[in-house]
Amino acid sequence: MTEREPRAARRGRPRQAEVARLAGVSQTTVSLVLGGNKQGIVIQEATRARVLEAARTLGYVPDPAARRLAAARNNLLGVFSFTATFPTAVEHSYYRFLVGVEQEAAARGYDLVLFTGSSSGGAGAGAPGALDRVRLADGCLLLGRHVPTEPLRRLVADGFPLVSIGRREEPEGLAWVGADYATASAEVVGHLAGLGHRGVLLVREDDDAPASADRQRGFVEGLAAAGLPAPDGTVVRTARPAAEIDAAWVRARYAEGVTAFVAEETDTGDAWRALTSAVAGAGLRVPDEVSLALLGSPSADLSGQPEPTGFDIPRAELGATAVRLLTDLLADPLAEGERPSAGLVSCGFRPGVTVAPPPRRAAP
Amino acid sequence: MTEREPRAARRGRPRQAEVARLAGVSQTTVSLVLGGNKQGIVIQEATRARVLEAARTLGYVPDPAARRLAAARNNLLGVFSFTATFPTAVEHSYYRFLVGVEQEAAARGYDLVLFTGSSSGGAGAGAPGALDRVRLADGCLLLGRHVPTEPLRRLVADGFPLVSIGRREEPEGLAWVGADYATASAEVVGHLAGLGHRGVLLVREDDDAPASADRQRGFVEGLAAAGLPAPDGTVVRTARPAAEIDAAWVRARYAEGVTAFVAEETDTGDAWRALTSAVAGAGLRVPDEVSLALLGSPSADLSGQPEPTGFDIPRAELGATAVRLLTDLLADPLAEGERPSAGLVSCGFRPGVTVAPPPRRAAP
DNA sequence: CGCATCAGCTAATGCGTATTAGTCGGAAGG
DNA sequence: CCTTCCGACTAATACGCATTAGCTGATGCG
Repeated sequence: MTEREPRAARRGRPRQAEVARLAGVSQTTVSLVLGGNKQGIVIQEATRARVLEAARTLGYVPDPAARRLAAARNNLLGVFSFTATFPTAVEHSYYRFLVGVEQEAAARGYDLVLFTGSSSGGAGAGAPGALDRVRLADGCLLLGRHVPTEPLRRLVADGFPLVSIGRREEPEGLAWVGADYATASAEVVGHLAGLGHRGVLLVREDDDAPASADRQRGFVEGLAAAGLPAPDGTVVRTARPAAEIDAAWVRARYAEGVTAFVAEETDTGDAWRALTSAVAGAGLRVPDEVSLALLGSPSADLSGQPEPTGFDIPRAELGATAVRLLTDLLADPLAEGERPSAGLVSCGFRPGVTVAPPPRRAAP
Repeated sequence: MTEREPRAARRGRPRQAEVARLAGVSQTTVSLVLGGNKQGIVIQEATRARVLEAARTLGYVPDPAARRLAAARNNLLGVFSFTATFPTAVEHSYYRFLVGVEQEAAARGYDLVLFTGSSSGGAGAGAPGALDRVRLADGCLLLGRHVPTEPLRRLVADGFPLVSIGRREEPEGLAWVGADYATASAEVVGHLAGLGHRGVLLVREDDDAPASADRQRGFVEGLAAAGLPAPDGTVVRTARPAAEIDAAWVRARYAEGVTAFVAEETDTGDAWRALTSAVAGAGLRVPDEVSLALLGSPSADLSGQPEPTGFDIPRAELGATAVRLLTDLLADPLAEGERPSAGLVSCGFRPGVTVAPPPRRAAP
């Protein structure tokens, strides 16, 4: 046989040892120069320069796995999605987070590793241990609605730096960033009240997501803050908006003095859709006769319609915030038992064109 | 000081060694049972069971970093994009590639590392060595029209597995996958000719990307195949379509007997935009009086407009094909001097609504 | 002048796993 | 009865890097 090469025939990918040989120093010195050298060991400028030069010539890049194993940093941030990150369906919104994540990570000198949790086959799938791949990175962002709590709990318990994008209660001790739906919703209500609306109503779907609950809470608080009444029926919760929110219903509410309808944004956008068509069906003009507001961003298929008043979820900013939180965690890991911080990012008010002062008319 | 623990305070996380101790076997045996055991070494069923049991009790989870270090491969595919920011926004045409890339990579058990010309560990875009960071992955996909050849040449020379998405001539020996623009363009011309058009013209931007060249070649070949003349001026190449392609120009061409205008799709979409507005400005109706075709997919901001006739670039499929090519390369590296393979993926014809038979009128 | 000090390196290890050479007791074969 | 072979493991080592002990020659100091 031939001269046995160092296993996988040195396919490019130079090692520190090769850099060392070229620079005429030891591997240790190379590590010292190129790595952190936290120990503050003194290296002569000339030597240092030679090493850097050699590294450049060879195009040396540290092996993340080796670095990681040697208990050091990778400069890699993981992004684990429980569904495909680049969804085929464009309406799916995860990619919006990613733009913020990407920018912020780049700005901080981190590269991103995409771990795809879902989909078929390979290392993916719900295969046990799928989530554990993220240990290759220094820390990881979590993206997606449905998350297997158990494996997560393990990572959290081990003190692996994790930040969830989107509020998450479940694994105790998990850091997260989320949009401040409550404040934003209250703000929308405040805006309506400021214009003179006295009868304001919320239509929400039958869904227990924290995001929905937060919106409702904000809505109610907004009413209270504006000194508006919140009689029974102020929050309408329905599983089938299309069926229950119709022209007759709108007319009835209008007759009772309701001049503004607020809908929550959901995956489907059904609440808003039902509301707009019901109002149109009732022959009421928007915003001259009734005002409409949407607690969230309109879904993509509504792009032709007049822009709803409401708020926008700053997804990119959320992504960026998550990266900041994560890198902070990396720089300064939690002490034993310390509660992780969480971040609420505020949503921007979107003026839109579906809200105006209420019509003047006889008091009901 | 306290009893010095094995460095990073045994954060729970059991090792194979601990499993081994509990099961009363060696670490090797544990690795054999829990790992792949590709070598087909025989282990007694009883032993195997004991190991599995021990692993379960301790909650053993393999360390991916160690695993990858030992296997001399990271299961990471890089995606390097030569754009300012990583094309994570759907609006960006590259996004479509990513959906295919992600799917195929996941299916093959690879994770993705995202590199941007500008990220790269803070090294900055054109910074020498920015591209070297991709060496951290097992292989890398290249995305973008204009690519700095020099740094690439290095990687290619080192035998680092690379696949370009989009045809690329430049660094000799670079593998690529590309859309078959030539055939698709010829097909569009054939379609026009079949409807009776005799005067057909191509508007392209002033750009030397292979993608542009391929389209022009296909266009010219299409004319030849249909037996149509290709006098001087049949291919209009302009750096400023908006300025040079105007109503007067269109009228003049129309007077000369041109009944169909073909534009190439580019990053900017300028050629097509200029063409449509010039035709509109000339008062010519599409497709009754003139036919328009677009060699590519309309950019997202044109989604309101009537659908252009032309062809679609199967971006997701291209991405997937690129991943396949790359993983093949990984499994079976090129021998010294061997030419890499390349793959052409065919584009689908898109009927659209901007093409019709030419109007009947007196011969010019 | 002898010895501690220090600057500037290098040799040796460890991280957790996969792989490659064994090792060892017994069954088969001559 | 002595090899050979085989089944079932284990010891040793490599992977690439960071870190921790040195180690060496020059300088300082009393």
